[in-house]
Amino acid sequence: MRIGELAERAGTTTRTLRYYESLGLLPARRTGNGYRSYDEDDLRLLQQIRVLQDFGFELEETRPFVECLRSGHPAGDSCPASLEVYRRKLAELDECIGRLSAIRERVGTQLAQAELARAQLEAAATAPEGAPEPRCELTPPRP
Amino acid sequence: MRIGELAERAGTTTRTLRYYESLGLLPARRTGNGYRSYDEDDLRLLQQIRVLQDFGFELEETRPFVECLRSGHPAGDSCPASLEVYRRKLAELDECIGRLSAIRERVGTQLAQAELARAQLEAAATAPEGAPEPRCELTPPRP
DNA sequence: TCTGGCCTTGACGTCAGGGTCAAGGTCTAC
DNA sequence: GTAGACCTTGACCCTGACGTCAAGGCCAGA
Repeated sequence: MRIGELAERAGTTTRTLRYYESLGLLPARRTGNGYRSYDEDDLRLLQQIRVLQDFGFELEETRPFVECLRSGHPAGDSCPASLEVYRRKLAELDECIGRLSAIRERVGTQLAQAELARAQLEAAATAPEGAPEPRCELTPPRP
Repeated sequence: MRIGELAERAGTTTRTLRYYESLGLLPARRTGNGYRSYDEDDLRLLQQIRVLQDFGFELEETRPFVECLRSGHPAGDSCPASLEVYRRKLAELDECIGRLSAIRERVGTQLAQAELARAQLEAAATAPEGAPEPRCELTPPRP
């Protein structure tokens, strides 16, 4: 199969496949006229890459899985190197989730405080004599 | 104060300050010789930017806070536009955390299954006659 | 033969947030 | 008067994962 068909079947683009080849991740055989030629195994490699990409793996991190499949293993994660990547990724994910959660807390707190402060300001401004609401003087968008 | 001093006091670099100025985020006055000139208010603006950056805000997202401070408000988050950014960021964070958590689950499951499969493979390979461990034939790193 | 669709390589653009030089102007201290 | 520290602009470089041309080759159908 040629590059266009593989791209379509894998739900990606020809540009992406050429990019993967430039990284040595998914090399292609060539037909007589120079066209890239792929088979069903290549489709499986590509699907492995895309699944891991969906997990947020970087392309370089998918390499052990691809090599594993290419060396004849039934699954990309049958090899120790792949398991190692899984473990590293789990640790990364945990750290990332932890960091984001901490930030979420802080932003939430900031928002609550700022909302409270605004409510108090408005109350103070409305109470005396129906004074005009304290407005935020943002610079108007330039045309 | 000049750009070098402001950069040092804010714990950033002169390049960064010039970059912010190029975005219109932190414009500078100029002295007679063309040097940028900053005051304590600029330092506060800059600190506001850095705090939000630490929260993972993009520079464009810090703009409402900076404008708010510049328009004379005591805090960068006193203005509705800033609160809106807070809320949007909270939603983004929640979505991101949710997505990462889901992926974490799936990767964890994959790892567990793959480890189990490997253990079974090794057991099967060791049992018969102490056969050589099934090795993953990764291509050796090229020099 | 022509048209249209696929393919090729190569090169440049994108996004954020700057890093790093280069070439030169300015200011202060000695 | 000169060294050295500071400043200026402009320009190119980096990361990741491609998108988007440009210019041309190959092939099938009418």
